[in-house]
Parts: sequence; C-alpha cells; structure tokens
Amino acid sequence: MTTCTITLDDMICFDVYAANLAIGRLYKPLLTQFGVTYPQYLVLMSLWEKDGQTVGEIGALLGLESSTLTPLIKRLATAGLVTRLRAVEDERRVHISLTDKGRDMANSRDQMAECLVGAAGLTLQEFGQLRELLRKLRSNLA
Amino acid sequence: MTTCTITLDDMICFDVYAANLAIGRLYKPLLTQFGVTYPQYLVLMSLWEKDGQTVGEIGALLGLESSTLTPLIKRLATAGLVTRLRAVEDERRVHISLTDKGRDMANSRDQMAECLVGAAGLTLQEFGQLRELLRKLRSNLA
DNA sequence: CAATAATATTTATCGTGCGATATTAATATG
DNA sequence: CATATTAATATCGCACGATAAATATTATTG
Repeated sequence: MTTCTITLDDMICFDVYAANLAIGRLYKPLLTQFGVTYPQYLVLMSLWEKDGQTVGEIGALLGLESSTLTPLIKRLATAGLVTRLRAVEDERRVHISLTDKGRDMANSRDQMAECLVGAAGLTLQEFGQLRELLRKLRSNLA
Repeated sequence: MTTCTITLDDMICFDVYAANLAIGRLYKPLLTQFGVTYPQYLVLMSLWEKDGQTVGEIGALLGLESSTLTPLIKRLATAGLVTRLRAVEDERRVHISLTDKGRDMANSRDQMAECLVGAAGLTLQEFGQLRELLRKLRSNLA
C-alpha cells in the first residue's frame, strides 16, 4: 500500500507547483499593465481585504518571511501603490497602506477573478472544495 | 452573485501559492541534504517516473520553458545526478538520464512522501480529490 | 533546394525567497 | 534602575527561478 500513498502525494506537490505557475501566467498580461508581479499582486490582495496591515501580518497570511516582503513592498511603494508607515504605538511595526492608486487597482480584481473563473472550468462547488482542501493542507503543514 | 464568485476565486490563487511554498518548505531540510532545490527535485521526480525524457517533455510536464530548464538541469548534471545526451535520431533533442547517484535518490522519495502524507493531515480520498481538481484546473488553463 | 518548424542553448534581466546579521524597541528580570 | 531577553523589522548578500528575446542547429515540408 505504500506505493499507492507515494504516487498520490508526489503528484500533489507536482500539481500544486504547476497550478501555481499556470495561474500566475494567466494573470501576467493583466498584471504587467499595472507594472506589478504576481507575488506583488497577492500582497495587494491582502491589503484590499484589510488595509494597513503590518509586514508581519502580511507575511503570516502569505507564508513569507519579512526578508522577502521588505524588498517586494518597497517595489510596490516605488510604484506608488502603497505607503510604509511606522506605527506610533509600537515603532517596531511598519504598517502598509494603500494609496489612492493602489485602491483603484482593486477594481481590476473583478476582471481578473472572472478571467480565472472562466478559464479554470471548475464549478463554484469545485472551487469551494479545492479551496478548502488547500487551506486544510497548508494549515497542517504550518 | 458576482461577489461570491470573486471571493472564491481570489482565495484559490492565494491558497495555491501558499500551499506550494509550504510544501517546498517541508521538503527543504531533506532536499538540502542532497544539495538540490525543490524545482530540481520535481525534475528528478519526472525522471524517476520515466527516465531519459527530453528537455521538452519535462517542460511540458512541469509547465516550464526549456530556457528555464536548461540551466536547472545543468546544475543537476554538475551535481552528478543526471547526464545530458543529444539524441542520435534527432539531434535537436537532448535526452536527460539519471546517473546511479540520481537513481539512488529515488529511495528517499518514500521518506519524503510519508513526510508529506503525515504532515498534510488529509485522507487518501482527499488527496485524490485535491489532485484531480488541480489537474483539471491546470489543464483548462493551459 | 528553399522555406518553415521544432528544439535546445545563450544572453540578459528581474524578482523571489531565504539565511545571517544587525538594529531597534518593548518587556522581563535581578 | 540597569541589564538581559525577546520580538519585530531592516539590511545585506546570494543563489536560483522564470521569462523574453535572440541565436544556432537540425528536421520537415512544400
């Protein structure tokens, strides 16, 4: 039975990897219009959800170290999409906030969403299943 | 209904991204012992499945361009895990074959598999579901 | 034989992701 | 109150991934 287990699992890591690249590739044409990369877009997404998060909070959400996020967010700041502001109550923390330009980009989210939903060819139910399985997987690994 | 759709989808790309990193991070300690990275490991996996594949075949499997794979595979060759041999029947193609050392690494696959299966906390049925959904998603996007 | 397609490499570029280390500030501890 | 500890983030450096574009070489097709 070990053989069975191995095949299943190994295909999983394979498929997650390939699916991730495929999604990024789908979004790319839209994202380059805004001059941002796919990981940068994910950071923006988390800010559209909740503005003003700290670097640590965003990192926890995406599963990234601050050493990865700091330069990434600086590029977003250079692009004029976010601002970095040290918290007054705890000056270790740096809050990331959307600029007007960054907030405006949220409108394009609908467009990208429909793009993926259309291209993915999954039912809403399947989307929900997939999301739930991935979250379960990830939370167990973390 | 639009709102519902958007939320679902956007979480998907989010979760795929995070899950991919989480799996890579889980494997990392084991992989560094062998001196290979996670994408390099995926290439080895495809060779354990079917040895002697061409660069193009591996690329199709992983969804990578040959321009990405060529340097990656060269690193595997430098590490003594694979050999690169131009096909005699069609000299455009380059076949990648495992060395003894590369084949030996396949033994560790079981260890890694059990590691993931154990840590993931998913049933075999859920693994199957997840794999099927990801493959469907990917094949539609490609 | 010429034109076109397929395959892999080269080159150049950029960004990701992380480890190691430093820095700064809040919090304990004595 | 001084100092050690811990936490959060920044900084630096590095290797590699991923892609685009251009090139070279070989097959195939008309």
